[in-house]
Amino acid sequence: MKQETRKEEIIRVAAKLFKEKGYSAVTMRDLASEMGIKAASLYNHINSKQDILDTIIISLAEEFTEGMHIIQSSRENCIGKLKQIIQLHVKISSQNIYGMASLNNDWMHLKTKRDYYKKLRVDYEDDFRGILKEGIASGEIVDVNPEVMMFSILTTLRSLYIWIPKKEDLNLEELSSTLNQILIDGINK
Amino acid sequence: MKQETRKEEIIRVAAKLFKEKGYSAVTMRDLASEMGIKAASLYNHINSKQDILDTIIISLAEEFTEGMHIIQSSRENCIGKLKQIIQLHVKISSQNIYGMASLNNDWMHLKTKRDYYKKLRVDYEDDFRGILKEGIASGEIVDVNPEVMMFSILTTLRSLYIWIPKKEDLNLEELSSTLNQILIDGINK
DNA sequence: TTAACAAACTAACAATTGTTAGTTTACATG
DNA sequence: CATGTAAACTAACAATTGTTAGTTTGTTAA
Repeated sequence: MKQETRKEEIIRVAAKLFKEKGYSAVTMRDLASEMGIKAASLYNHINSKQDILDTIIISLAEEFTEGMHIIQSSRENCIGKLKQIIQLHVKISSQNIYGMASLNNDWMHLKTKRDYYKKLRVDYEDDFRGILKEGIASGEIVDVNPEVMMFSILTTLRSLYIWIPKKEDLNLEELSSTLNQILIDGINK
Repeated sequence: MKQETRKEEIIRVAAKLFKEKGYSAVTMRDLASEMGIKAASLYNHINSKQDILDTIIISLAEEFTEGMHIIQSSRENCIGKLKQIIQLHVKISSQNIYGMASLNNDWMHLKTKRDYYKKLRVDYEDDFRGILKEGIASGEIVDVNPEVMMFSILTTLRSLYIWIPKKEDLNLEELSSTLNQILIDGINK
């Protein structure tokens, strides 16, 4: 079990505050106070407020990109790949509840890394859409506007971080399979 | 066609900026500059920055509450009510693309009206969940955790404001019926 | 004991924040 | 012309912002 460095601890606490109030509304004094130190002391460990946000968002975005590449190169059919995507989101979101908030809501406050982030996101969505189109072509999934299909599934998955903490009783395997059922088979009987 | 007052114009422009950068990151000078005037001049029309946010969020939240009450008192069955809810979200979101961003992302910056907003939201979710539970009981919809079902549908609907502007070609009737199909019947063939 | 280093501190900075006070301008109504 | 009003302006404020410089403290290694 690797020890958490002081820098990692600051980033973790920052992510928690960013989730509660958003990046812009969190001051370095807020963050320092939560750490039990003075604001200036933070700079022994981190370079800037901006750097904290960059780290939180980019590391998560790259994790999703990596997961998508693995799924794409798997030999599953389309529905199988979708189920793997759902699992990927459940896994990453549950392990990074706080960071997911920044990824969703504060990416526009990136500066030098903003274009890189956007490329990762666009590529991810292209891959996702590609899987859906393949499924339509092969007759695996229903022939409906793939854009709306992707939107519907992806926004649900991207918002998982809001709901997961509320349901500590619900285990993650169960959540994944319930989401599979709802997102893929619908709710109609 | 009622003329837009200067105050309404400021609120509309503010909502647009809030969508781009979030409430906290938008300064009164940003807003004034977008209006083509000086920051101090804004105060001839509005009371405070906080007031602008209150107005944007509460008016939208009340609009959703009102819509839900009408749907609940209708004589539709459960699936019919769900379709009406989808229509409600498509309608309000398309008419208030900017405001919806504040409703989703900046409600935590409400002060005196925060508890009132939270009550509206909790009540709305209770009503929504009630419709789902009724549908499960009557055998209309599949017997799956209603919490996850609501989460899935509601987050998709709440995020509509992100996607609607990108697809100007897609008309709203069509979007509603595509969403009906995807959210209710799923994507599996 | 001494040297090195991690990690805290105090004090201060220049810039930016929301907001107020008081004034000016332009136009419509009597 | 005189008056009232809507809507802009300039100037300034006290508070807060992210950050830097320089210093102190406590622990570890030689």
